[in-house]
Amino acid sequence: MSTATLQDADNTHDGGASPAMHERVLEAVGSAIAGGTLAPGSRLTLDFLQHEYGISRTVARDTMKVLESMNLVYSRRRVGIVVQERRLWNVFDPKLVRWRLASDRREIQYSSLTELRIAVEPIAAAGAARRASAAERARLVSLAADLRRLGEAGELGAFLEADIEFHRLLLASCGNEMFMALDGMVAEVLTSRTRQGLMPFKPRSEAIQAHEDVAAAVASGDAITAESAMQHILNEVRNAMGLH
Amino acid sequence: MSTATLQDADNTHDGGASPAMHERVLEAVGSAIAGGTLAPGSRLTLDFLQHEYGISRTVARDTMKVLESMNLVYSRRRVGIVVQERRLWNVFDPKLVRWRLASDRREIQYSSLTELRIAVEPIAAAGAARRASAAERARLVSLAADLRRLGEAGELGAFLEADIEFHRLLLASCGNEMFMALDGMVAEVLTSRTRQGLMPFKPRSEAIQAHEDVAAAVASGDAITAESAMQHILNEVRNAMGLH
DNA sequence: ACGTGTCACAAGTCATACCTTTGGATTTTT
DNA sequence: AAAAATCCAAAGGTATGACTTGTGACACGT
Repeated sequence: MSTATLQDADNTHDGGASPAMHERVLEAVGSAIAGGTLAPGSRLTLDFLQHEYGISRTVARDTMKVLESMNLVYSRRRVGIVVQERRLWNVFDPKLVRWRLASDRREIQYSSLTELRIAVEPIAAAGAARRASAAERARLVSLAADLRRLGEAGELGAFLEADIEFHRLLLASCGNEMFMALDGMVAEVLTSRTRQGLMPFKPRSEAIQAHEDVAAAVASGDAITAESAMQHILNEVRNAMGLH
Repeated sequence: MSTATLQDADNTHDGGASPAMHERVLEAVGSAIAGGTLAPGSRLTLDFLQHEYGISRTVARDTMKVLESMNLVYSRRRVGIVVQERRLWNVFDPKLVRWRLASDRREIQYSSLTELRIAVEPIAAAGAARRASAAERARLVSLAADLRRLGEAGELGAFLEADIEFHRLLLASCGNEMFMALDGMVAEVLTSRTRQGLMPFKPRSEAIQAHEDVAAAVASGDAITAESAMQHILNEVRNAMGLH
């Protein structure tokens, strides 16, 4: 009835279509905040969102509830929805990380993530040496061998893929749920290092050796060696960041 | 009119009151999932939530949207709202961490957090040595002195407080937003170690010395020393966890 | 200037209606 | 009997409109 008519008039009726209107709005507003277009202190209203994106109050609320749960905004009666100061954001939320990596301030996010990698991966290697399954240990050794082969053959694309899987598997097998949750972010950093040539990446034989050392130490359950070999891998990264 | 009557009948009308009905439901369902009462694969429906908690569809949806954004659940048409497998949870979301620490499975969460501390704090110390402000450096030195005084006087309560502030300040001044975001969790771990006597905690003079070493190294901008002194502090923790 | 009160604004909640998708049962076909 | 097509009802997704509640901001009186 009248409802349908209004919908047809307002929107393309189909409106959100498959990619869920709700998600499009979330992406738009979330990226705007993460990228700084909507600075902390900026104010929105549900009404504004409804008109801006042609959505209903329900969807506008859903979206804001998600942003609120990430601490990107808070909402107050009579005031509206206010962008939080950056300090309070849930910077570990994968959505937020993604938005920030897609923004023009991606460098800050990359260096935070890289430093996090430097911190976590050695301990993850030690954990894997203690707690990985037999299959995981074997797979790590096999991946290290792949890395040498691909690295020496200069197949950078395949090398990167194997490298990502190596680090991902390490995090997955270390037995710490929080470390495991970082796998996507580590993969992102590795990919961008290669893709953006941000850190010109030519597999050095020393790095390849270190990967083999990590794999061997994990395979033999030697946590101490696994940890220091992983630190050795990351020293390269530290140097590139100017942290050494 | 009729609406009001129904509200009055249904609920205490006041219903949600100050602590926001919405938040109560979020806490209830969130804790149930985090604590395992609602196992992965369990199914809910909006309708069930409405009746269970005497809330409207809007509030039920808001709640689920938040849980969905934490990846604790996903929702599918015709099926309902399904609890996700644990592997996919956003385990860095402070709300989830809180719920898990409040559940009877808190031990897993504590050991994950402790391992995270072990990984992050040395790098944070190095970062602070490079990037802390003059005020922060001075405050760290002063806190280390407090720690010695309080530790030697046996004032464990005040010691814990100063210890928390020491570690919190270190994370805050290291210049890495992601590390900063961990401050609440580190504080939680430190508190519980003392409170629960989980790790009988009597400030050993060696630990006190190490705190002073960290502060001094940060103050003088010596990142290498700051990092290894912090590792020294955490070795005690590693031993207690059986990781050495 | 300084409390005090009023008011309008915007979020919070609710009830309802309609749509869209889809898992599973039913039927048809091979 | 097995596989494919069809249909149906269940459940989330979205839209609306009404009402409640908290609260800045402005006006007012002292």
